Amino acid sequence: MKSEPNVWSIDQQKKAGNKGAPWDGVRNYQAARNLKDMKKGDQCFFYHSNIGKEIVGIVEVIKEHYIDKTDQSGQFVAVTVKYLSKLDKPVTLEKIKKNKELSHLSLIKQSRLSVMPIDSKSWKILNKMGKI
DNA sequence: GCCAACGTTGGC
DNA sequence: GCCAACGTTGGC
Repeated sequence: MKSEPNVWSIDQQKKAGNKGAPWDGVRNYQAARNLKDMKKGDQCFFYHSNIGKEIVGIVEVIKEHYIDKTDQSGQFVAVTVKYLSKLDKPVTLEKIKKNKELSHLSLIKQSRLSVMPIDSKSWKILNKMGKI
């Protein structure tokens, strides 16, 4: 899940604590579909776009999709996520691009997509890359 | 700040 | 239903 840190950062997410915070504002159908696919308990990487351009932490879905209250049309959905952890070391887009095993990720192929799926193998690789 | 890559809108 | 024009995102 991608967010510009000057709008919503991992630190703000951390401050929201166990109650979590809505991941809203998504206005793209493909991203919305991905939100709908998320299940309670799913873990997601938190990526800082524009500033940093790196995966900074992990959040967990605590409430499955519902109508996004910030969307007047009522067409788009949000989920609620809570902070789980920060990576020891953020994994930069640059490093992700250098790893051939990660070249299939939507993060690279569709840079504009803000919510995207990830396979468990890539999940493990990226976790390893984020450890000191 | 620029621009590539998309996604959306609206005239036809 | 097509496609030109326009708007947005996000890397560079």
